[in-house]
Amino acid sequence: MSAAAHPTIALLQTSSLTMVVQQEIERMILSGEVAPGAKLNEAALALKLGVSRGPVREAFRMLDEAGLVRTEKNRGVFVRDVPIEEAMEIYELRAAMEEVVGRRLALGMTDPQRVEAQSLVRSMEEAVKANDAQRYHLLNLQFHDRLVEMAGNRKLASVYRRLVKEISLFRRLNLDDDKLLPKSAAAHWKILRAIDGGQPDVAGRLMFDHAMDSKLRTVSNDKRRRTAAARPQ
Amino acid sequence: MSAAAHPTIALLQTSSLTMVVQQEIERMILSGEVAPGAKLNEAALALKLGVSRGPVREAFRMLDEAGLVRTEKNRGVFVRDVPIEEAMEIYELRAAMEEVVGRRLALGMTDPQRVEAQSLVRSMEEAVKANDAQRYHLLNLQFHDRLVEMAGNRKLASVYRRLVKEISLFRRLNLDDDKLLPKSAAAHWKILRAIDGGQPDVAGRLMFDHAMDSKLRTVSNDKRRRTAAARPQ
DNA sequence: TTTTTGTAAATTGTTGACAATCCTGCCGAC
DNA sequence: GTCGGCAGGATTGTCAACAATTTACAAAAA
Repeated sequence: MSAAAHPTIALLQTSSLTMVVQQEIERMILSGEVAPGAKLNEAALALKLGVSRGPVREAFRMLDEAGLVRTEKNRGVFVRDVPIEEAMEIYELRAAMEEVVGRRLALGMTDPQRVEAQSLVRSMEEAVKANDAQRYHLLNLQFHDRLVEMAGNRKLASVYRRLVKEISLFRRLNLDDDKLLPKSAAAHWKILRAIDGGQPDVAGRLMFDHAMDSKLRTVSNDKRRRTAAARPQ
Repeated sequence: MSAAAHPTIALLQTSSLTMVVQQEIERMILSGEVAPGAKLNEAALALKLGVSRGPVREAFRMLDEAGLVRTEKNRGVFVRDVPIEEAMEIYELRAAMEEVVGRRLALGMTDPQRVEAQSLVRSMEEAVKANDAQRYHLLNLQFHDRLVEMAGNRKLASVYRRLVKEISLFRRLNLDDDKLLPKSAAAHWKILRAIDGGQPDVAGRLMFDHAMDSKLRTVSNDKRRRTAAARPQ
């Protein structure tokens, strides 16, 4: 009753309708298929997914607790639109967590981990050369996610991932102006060098600063966008 | 439609049966009324609370996402029994967060906040004098919770509170042997002094060390308990 | 005795229906 | 013309019943 007897059996054992619905709605939200602030209609979703309203409601409760949607009694659930103030808070918390990650990695990283991290940075350099912003963005997310995971604290990793998901709901983020490729390959190499050199404080500070950079980039993007919206022409 | 018009109205607006049920089950879990590992029966709970199974199931999904219960398909939901490895991870993550809190507070704490913190430490000293371990424990939780809140990052505070709730599900914690009063009043005063003195690094390190102390205490308690259980006499 | 197998009871998963609330558009009063 | 109220429809909150799965237990076989 333990090991994966058969893929189909394992699937049936773990996935209830609620779980599948939850994952599907989460995918829709994180992919931007439904925008922050948009209303999620229970009956419509149930119909679309071919289930009744019960599993949809249970999935809503999960997504609410995860911070991806917001529920208003008797009014419905809405994709959460993270305000700028909260986004800033998340950036700062994430930076603090990345600092911890840098410190811990500098105290001991295995060779395979080192190879993987370097390979990711190289892939990012290639994406920059190819001017592929989308690919760069995904690789960057993966790079940081892998580093966090390599730090060896699963609870830290799960909290970190939760924060990353939430921050992607900061509406003004994913629209168009992070299309410009930030050239942070240098920063990434510096971080890896500090980790390799066994310098916890340096690695931690570099990762903290690197994370705070993206906070600053986000806030200035937002400011620019606001002023642009203020005077249409 | 915004400010608290009337307490009763505000209550009716926010609380659906699901919310009330969720809070009640959470209370039962955190108070230890139901032990970690115990099974939560849908129908029985619904009957006890005077609702149908629907709201209970929705509350279960919330508590699952919050990490307070664990759901096994077709078998039911159980109060989560946090294993020692995960408890250690939570302690370390919490320590890192408290370090951040110490640093931020040292950069600027208001006078009322200072007064409140000092007053809490004094109350803890009184509880020690009165040999009131339960009261000391509550005050200690409150002291740290207030400091975290004073740091001014609400996301950090909410993550911190989530961790504190989870760690209370480490079964071997709340049984009997944290009855002995740790005399950490000195450490608390030192922390407040460093904060008052505007020494971010010192305050951060003190809070980190203080948090890691409770981790060490927990792990040694656990080890002692295990060996005691190994040979009954 | 031990193991296995089959059946009944208990429990969870899912659904559809009903009740309560909210939103929309219309109408009349001012 | 605007404001306030008043149906009617749409949507959410809650419930009870049905289906599927698991658990408990007893009988039969080894």
